[in-house]
Amino acid sequence: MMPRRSYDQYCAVARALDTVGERWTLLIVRELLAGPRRYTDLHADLPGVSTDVLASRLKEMERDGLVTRRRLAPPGAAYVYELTRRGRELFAVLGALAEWGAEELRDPRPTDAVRAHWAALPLMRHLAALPGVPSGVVEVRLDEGAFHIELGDGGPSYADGPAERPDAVLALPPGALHDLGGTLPADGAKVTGDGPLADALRGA
Amino acid sequence: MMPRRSYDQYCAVARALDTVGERWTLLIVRELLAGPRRYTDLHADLPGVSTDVLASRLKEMERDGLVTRRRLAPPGAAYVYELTRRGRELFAVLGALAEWGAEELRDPRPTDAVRAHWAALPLMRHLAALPGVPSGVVEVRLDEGAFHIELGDGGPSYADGPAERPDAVLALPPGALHDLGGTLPADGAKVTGDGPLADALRGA
DNA sequence: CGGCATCCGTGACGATACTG
DNA sequence: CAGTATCGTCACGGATGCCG
Repeated sequence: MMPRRSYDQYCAVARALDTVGERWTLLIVRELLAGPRRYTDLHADLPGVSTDVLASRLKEMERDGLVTRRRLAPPGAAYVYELTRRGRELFAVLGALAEWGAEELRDPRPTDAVRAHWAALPLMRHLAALPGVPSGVVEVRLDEGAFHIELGDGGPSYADGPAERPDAVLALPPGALHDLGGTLPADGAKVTGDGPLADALRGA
Repeated sequence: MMPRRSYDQYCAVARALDTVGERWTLLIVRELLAGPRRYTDLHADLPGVSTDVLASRLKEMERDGLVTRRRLAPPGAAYVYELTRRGRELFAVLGALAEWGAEELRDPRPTDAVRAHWAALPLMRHLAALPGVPSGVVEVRLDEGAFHIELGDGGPSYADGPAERPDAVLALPPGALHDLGGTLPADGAKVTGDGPLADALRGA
């Protein structure tokens, strides 16, 4: 785990930053929290990263035990990158950062790139913190795209795109992305579904 | 809050990293969580940082509302840097990073710098997570130095050096620093004090 | 002496082009 | 599609100088 440039401090925070403190690393983890991703898809959802930096970060993360590189099954055989258990444990770090950074989302910039699933992390934390929310899959539909959140005992997770069989569908009006800085938007949100999860979302 | 180099992504994590993602920034926050610090003391407890980088980080952090620069009272009038409320809210981020990075402390490196108060963050989280621990001040004595932890309702905090009037003193044997990767060490630890906090520590 | 600012060498980063 | 190669630029780290 010795990076090229270490802080060389016997401190847990410094050690963590030795591994994930470099530019782009935590944003790659953010993308991979949505599930396995191919190189090109990662590059597409990380606007601004150059190809060589993305390649070298992935190699470092593989060496450090954060991701694994796996070949997909023959029909459409490609390489995908996937988080290891250790990599998934960064969820708490990403969650804390998202909560802290949500405040800065109040001023959108015209140069900002936007992806629907970037809202999943704050929304997930919000849903998981609600009292008495049952397990299940919530599909979230936004103007910019869709993603789905799985609330379960093994901790929540999310993935890009629509869900296969959602327990509830949360449809948000256009422009809603700019309002949900980590909070569940009440105005204009429509919840579909008839299970306990959908009821809980309607009650919130 | 627009740094020279922004990720330009409408994402809470990316926004947080725009502000605190650069090298040394979060370690400066770690130091200032121990209380107000002068420039020279910061430089001494951040081995490896160059003088110009420390100066420019402090300026950026002041511009971004993380720290304030204040002049001390005339006897020994110097400038100190102090976290704002927004800066202190990074405590959760540091805590999550410390918990994740504690695992890497199992292999100490001979080039590692060591400071006693770097152990405060993991130890604090551990103590605050114990069930039924009362409020109060714990002084922790190590071979490398001492610090004290204040457990209270407004969230825990720590500071360098001994406490003025500790409710409990936790004395750790030499070399204990390498064992407490976030856990309270039981072997050879001596708890002094007779209040409920000392009793709770003895029971843990 | 504390608190930086300046200069400089090295390495990381970003954009584009190119290859298996 | 999945990277590697090349190159200009900028950030970082170390040393030194300045100024109260």
